[in-house]
Amino acid sequence: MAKELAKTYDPHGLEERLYKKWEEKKYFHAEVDRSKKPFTIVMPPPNITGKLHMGHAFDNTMQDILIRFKRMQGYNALWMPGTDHAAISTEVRVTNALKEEGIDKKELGREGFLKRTWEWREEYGRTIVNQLKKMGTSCDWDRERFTMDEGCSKAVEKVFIDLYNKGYIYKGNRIVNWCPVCQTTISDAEVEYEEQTGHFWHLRYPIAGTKEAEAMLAGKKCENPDEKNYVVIATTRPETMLGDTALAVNPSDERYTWLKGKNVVLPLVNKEIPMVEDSYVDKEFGTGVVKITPAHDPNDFGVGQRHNLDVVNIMNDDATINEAGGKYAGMDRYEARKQMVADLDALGLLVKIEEHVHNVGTHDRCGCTIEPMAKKQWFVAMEELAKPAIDVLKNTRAGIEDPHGTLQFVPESFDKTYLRWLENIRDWCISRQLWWGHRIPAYYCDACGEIVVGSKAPDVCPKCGGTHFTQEEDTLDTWFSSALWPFSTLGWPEKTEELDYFYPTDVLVTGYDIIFFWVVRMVFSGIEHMGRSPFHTVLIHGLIRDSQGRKMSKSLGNGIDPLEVIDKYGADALRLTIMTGNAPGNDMRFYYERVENSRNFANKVWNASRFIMMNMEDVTLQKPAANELESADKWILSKLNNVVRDVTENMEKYELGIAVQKVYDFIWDEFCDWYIEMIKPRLYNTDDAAGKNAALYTAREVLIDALKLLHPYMPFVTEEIFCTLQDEEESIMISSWPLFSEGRVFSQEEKAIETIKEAVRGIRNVRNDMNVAPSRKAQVYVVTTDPEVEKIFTDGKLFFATLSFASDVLVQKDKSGIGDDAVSVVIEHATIYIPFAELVDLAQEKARLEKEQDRLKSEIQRAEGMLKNERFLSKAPAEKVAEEKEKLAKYTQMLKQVEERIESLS
RNA sequence: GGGCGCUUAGCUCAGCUGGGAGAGCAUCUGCCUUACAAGCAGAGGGUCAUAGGUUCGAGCCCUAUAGCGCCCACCA
Repeated sequence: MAKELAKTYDPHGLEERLYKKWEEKKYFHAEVDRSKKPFTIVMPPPNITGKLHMGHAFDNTMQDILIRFKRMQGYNALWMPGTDHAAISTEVRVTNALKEEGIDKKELGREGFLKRTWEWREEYGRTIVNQLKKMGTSCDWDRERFTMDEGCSKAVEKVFIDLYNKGYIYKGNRIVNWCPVCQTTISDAEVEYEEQTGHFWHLRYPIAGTKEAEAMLAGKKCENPDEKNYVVIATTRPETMLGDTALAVNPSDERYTWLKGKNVVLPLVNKEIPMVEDSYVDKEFGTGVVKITPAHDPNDFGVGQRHNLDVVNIMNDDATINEAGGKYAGMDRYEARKQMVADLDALGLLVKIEEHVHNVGTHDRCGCTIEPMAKKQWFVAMEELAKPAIDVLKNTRAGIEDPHGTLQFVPESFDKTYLRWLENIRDWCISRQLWWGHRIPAYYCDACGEIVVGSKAPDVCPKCGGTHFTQEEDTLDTWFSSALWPFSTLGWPEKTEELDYFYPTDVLVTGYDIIFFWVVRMVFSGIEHMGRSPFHTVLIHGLIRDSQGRKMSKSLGNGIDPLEVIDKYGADALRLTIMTGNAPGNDMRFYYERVENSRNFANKVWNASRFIMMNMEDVTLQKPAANELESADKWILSKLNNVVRDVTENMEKYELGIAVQKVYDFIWDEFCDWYIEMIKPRLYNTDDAAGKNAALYTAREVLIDALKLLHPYMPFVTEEIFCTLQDEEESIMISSWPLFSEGRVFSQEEKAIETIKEAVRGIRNVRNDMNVAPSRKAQVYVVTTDPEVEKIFTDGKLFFATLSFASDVLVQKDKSGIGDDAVSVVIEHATIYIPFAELVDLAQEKARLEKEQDRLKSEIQRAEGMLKNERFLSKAPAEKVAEEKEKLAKYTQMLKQVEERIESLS
């Protein structure tokens, strides 16, 4: 006696119950097992500050589908989960929480702050994990890691020390992106450029030694100034002139040859600065003269290095002007700008102000305008490290073996994004002025300032013999630790079994927005420290947008909470929705209507299964003998076989959306709408136990395989049905993936059923046209002289009758016994008659047939046209030509039947 | 300025290696047919952005154009 399914599909309760069971049974857990092939995915670690959003849902659904698929295929599948400490994000959040308690972070001190942050992490850092579980993710939670746990921290420390010893990490004074609000450096990747309309101030700098310069130095406006004694520059940021240490022109700019070797006097600061020549200057832009501020502009910094210019930093960390700014010291950068422009105007040095559109760098977290500043920071020299990461992808694409493994992006177009970034890479600023993070393992000798890098402070300074050291205050960029994630989570730097067995991992799944931040850095880190690319495939997905195509964002308030969707429709429905109707790498819009459709599909599967189970009550199924299977059974087995092959192929090519669409169509259209309807007469016939057995056995077998194909996408509903159907505790998630089987290829039966379907569709059509209620049955005559077709309809009589609303089906060789008051449907090699007597309007019937006649004629014309084309015959593949010939014969034959019928009506 | 992508039914989108255009939703018609009205059976609706080209054959490949979007970039 089989267990029963509830009448309506309801994901509530069911999903939680099954997830708990899976966890308890340790189905998610993978152990090293050399007898099996590993398949590994590392989860992009969500931030501990995070709350599940659609991006996570997308990301993790894809990973779960791949992992479940591979697990069922017999791989030792490991999905490595964990969380990221999210340096800035967490620090800001905890700082604000403290603020609300009236506590200042600085008063609390580093130790106190870190203690609070760990506590905070314990309390809130689990939210995201619990939410991920609601999605059905089959991660190995026993192996869950955190970027700041002991092992990961060790890996970070070792990598830092190794890279330093190899000369890749250095401390240098360079331009960094400074966030005045967060009061820390950020990397180039964290800067977002925003187009803003600003101003272009044209300013006069007087040449040294002229009366114009004298006047200015005296703080006066020059009387009758000579324009030739001024150099006019254009700038978008006048306040930075406080740090100007030169003016530059292009060496080939003849307009300014006469200035060569001269000095100008820097207004407001009143010091002489030189004119230099540098090809960086664009002659066409502005006035062709550029003020050079090495401390506050990356390009100017380069010019400064080439010409040995001083670097004058004019700002404090909060972007107020520092003491180098004289009377402007203490002012905010924008306030100073206003004041300075006014002062310049008073001195007669302001030529004009133009409107100017330019890109302004902002911090992607707080939105504040970034201040480029020269600062002493830690950097990773990227050029050498980037090379093998570029090669591994290029070699993979070229089919050349690479010592570091293989690497491909899916879809392929993201190769370019990856390569462009690596090929134009700049050194990576890794130090952050934060407390929450991995503290840099560098120590300064208190006596001489010597830097010693190591896991702990040395006993003696190698330079001066000093014995007191202070550790670097700065911490590392969050991505420095995430870059090591594929191997630090497997135990590196220890030589663990796991590392040996599961590394390199297989697929990395992530959004295209994270390629620069993370993927690039993992690849070069994996190659540098492990000698192998950390994965062979990067599967990229797009963004989920709202129904209007807008990015989901907090400020717009248009975000859709995946948890709400799950509450309402279930995780299965959400998962299916996310995976369909979207090409890889493309963004998708989110509609509740689509979730509803997914839920409806779950309900469909549910009810079809329920129907089969209802019929299984009080029956002991037995494997039917080959000759007990009807054509319908063989047809559905054959169809299933094809779907198994196609779906597996698609999934192996990461075409997850296409794969699930095929499963969906198979279950809904072929299995539910046709096959189940076809077997109903056998199921209800109590006189034919063998027939019922064959039908039910086949239905159950097909259903089970279909559920397996669907399981990676909709794990819960498939598990519930599978277990109920099997009446045992075994789980579908550890069952084996269906295989294509030669024994299930039945081409003849496929063709036979297609013939019957064509007839059924024709009959339904005329009945619909004539508005005949299904309850009104009629006799159906199949007239054919083709013995094969005769057999098809004789064999399938029982279900053909049901599907075509027939009171009786008569298969015969001629029209004897059929009156003219019948409607007719022409299919290949057969004409079907339904005598409806009083319902039939012969004129209407004739018109309908004439329409069909026209259609067939045009089909014939088309096929004939192709077959008359010499070049088609000689160049097209033989099978295409044969196909056209077949069609021509078919339509010609059908046309004949239609014309005979029209003739008989006249 | 460079790179990438998109333009297919009223709407949102699929269409994998070129071989007679699909789905969901919406619209219309008829059905409570003993698994499912979260359903069933049907119907209407498309010069696949435009212009050329390659090919026996193009939504798909090539070139150009237009519109939209995204990413990158130092034009002060």
